[in-house]
Amino acid sequence: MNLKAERGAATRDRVLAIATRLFADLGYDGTSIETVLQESGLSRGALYHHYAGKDALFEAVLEATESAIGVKLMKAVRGIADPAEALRAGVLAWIRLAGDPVIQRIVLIDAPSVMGWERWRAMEERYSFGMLKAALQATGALPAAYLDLHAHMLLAAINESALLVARGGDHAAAEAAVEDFLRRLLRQD
Amino acid sequence: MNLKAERGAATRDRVLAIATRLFADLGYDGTSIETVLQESGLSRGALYHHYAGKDALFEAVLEATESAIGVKLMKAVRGIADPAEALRAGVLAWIRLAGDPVIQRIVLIDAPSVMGWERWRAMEERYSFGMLKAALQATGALPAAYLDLHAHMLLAAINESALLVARGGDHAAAEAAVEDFLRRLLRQD
DNA sequence: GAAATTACAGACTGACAGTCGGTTTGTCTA
DNA sequence: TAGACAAACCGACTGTCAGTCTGTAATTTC
Repeated sequence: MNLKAERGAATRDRVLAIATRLFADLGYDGTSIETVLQESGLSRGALYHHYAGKDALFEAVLEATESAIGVKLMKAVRGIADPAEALRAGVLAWIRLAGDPVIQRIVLIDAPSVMGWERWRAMEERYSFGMLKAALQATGALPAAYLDLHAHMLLAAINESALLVARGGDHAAAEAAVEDFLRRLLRQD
Repeated sequence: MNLKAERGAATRDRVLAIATRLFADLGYDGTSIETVLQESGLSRGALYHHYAGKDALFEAVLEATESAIGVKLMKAVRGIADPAEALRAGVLAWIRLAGDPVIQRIVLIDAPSVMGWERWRAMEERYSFGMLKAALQATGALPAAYLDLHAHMLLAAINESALLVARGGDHAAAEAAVEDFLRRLLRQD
């Protein structure tokens, strides 16, 4: 189990990279398996051997993308001791990342519709949402009863601003607005 | 031009009602034109005479749904003089409305993906988003520079909580959380 | 070296959205 | 009121696409 396993993994990676590009450019519906086949030079049988279907392929793409995002966010907040400051840095980093059309189209727009909201939510839990919730908790600015729901709402708000930015919105203004939003939410009265 | 026009309008309405139910139950992708045809007893030609395509049909369904939402929200805030109180009432009314699976699936989940985020945003502008922005402005609690972006973020946050509620979430807890979220955002420091 | 497993191949199927050349049925006008 | 016109409606047909099925070749395991 070496040469074969490696070849299989290489094929999966190749398909994944091509599918990621196509899903981001053309959307889930606009991307045909046919095109993936042509661009990868693979046969139908081979592709369906590695991925159970178009939705499974999309899910694999999403998983890989989320994972990459997680790594980048970790890097952005590493070494920041103050929880509130780390939260701020993480949020800004996420907005900047979400400028990437790949992330926009795949993670923010198509994923809930393609995978179903429930499964999308479950995956977010393991990545961006999980990180945000932990960061929010560390600041101690919110009562425990509201922590989970407020984390959800805040993430949705941040994602929305990320979508706005990349559609011709003013990048700097959006970042300032998000910072203000965050400040308002967490300040003590 | 009376009997004919009426018959045409009646047919469109019939198809719209059936399509609304199917899109809500099965999602955009899970709904086939074939099924709409069967349930309406219409022929392909007739349907394509009234609606240019599946996406046009979806858009018509969305438009009708948003319009109905707008009417209900207007009712909910009518007669409330205090802007902050009206905002609060409107937001709570929207969350309760968003418990409806029709609204969830069609307006919140499928629409951005099917219509494209840009056109979806443009439609929201004419309905729920437009109302929220006006209400926010009336409270005077936010600086003008942030009004638009904050309105976007707030609406996204509210929509998220609406989605959470209907997936087995605690209705009362979600409403309390949204109220707290709103209070935090608008309070003076 | 035989058996089992994995990677890959490609013809085929069924479902589906959308098209096109009709027919029917009201409406308007000369 | 006859006849032109247009809107409503019909259903066979087409092209595309996701997914299936029956293989074959290569590699690993026992």
